[in-house]
Amino acid sequence: MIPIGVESKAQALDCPVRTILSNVTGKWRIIVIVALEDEPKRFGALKRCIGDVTQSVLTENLRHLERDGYITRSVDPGPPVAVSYALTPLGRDLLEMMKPLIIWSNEKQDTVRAARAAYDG
Amino acid sequence: MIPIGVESKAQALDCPVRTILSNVTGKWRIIVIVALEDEPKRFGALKRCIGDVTQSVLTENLRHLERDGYITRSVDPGPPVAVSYALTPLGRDLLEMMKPLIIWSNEKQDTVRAARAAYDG
DNA sequence: CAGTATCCTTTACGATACTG
DNA sequence: CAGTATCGTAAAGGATACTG
Repeated sequence: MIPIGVESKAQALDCPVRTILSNVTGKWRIIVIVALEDEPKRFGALKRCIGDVTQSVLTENLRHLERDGYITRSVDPGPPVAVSYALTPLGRDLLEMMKPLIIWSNEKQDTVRAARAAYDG
Repeated sequence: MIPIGVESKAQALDCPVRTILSNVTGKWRIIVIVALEDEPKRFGALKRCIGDVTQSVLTENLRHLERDGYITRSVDPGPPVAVSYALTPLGRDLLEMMKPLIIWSNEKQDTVRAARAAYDG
């Protein structure tokens, strides 16, 4: 059985459900991880690849992911300077854990849409 | 290869990564799903079981989950009225998909904490 | 018991301009 | 190229009071 109930803030920090959620929560974290699947990418390439993320938000998310140990940041001082981001083993591990969920989600999209339409009546 | 880049809003709606994220994102969705794992629960029981969620927020999340087809809501008009929430097959399916991720997250908590401490250091 | 209704704070996200 | 700095908006969450 998975513990979820808490009576204190300290307890919440130890809760695995809450921990994993704080890792995948947010619109961009997992998208960046997925974007780095095949090869390390530079900032500009990452931004173009994702498409609809702004510079400031992308930077912010990259910092979070680096801080938590999911990606690395390598600077090649040019000029021009070139910064490259890559998955760590931990990051690749998270990606592999997410894949079944992503595939499942893709399969069930229509089911959810139907449920929503029925509910909205 | 998982598609993530988009050039339009319509494309973003079809993106599996973004879809699954919108299902599990938020501090409470998955916690409620997990709380319903073993048996249907009434509103009050659910609230006590989770511990640190407010009534209004719990209600809001229950409505979302019901709308998307992950849980059902059954009313037994009393008095006093008793409302029971239960997982649908879809909800149970999502729970099973999340479990490996939850277990993994639990195992890696210390790794992330260490990475964070090193980064902040 | 199981909610609604308000109001407030925090966080995420977004747009734009500027810089070594 | 890869950011930083500012500013503004929007959504999530939280606190509290009230109700059939």
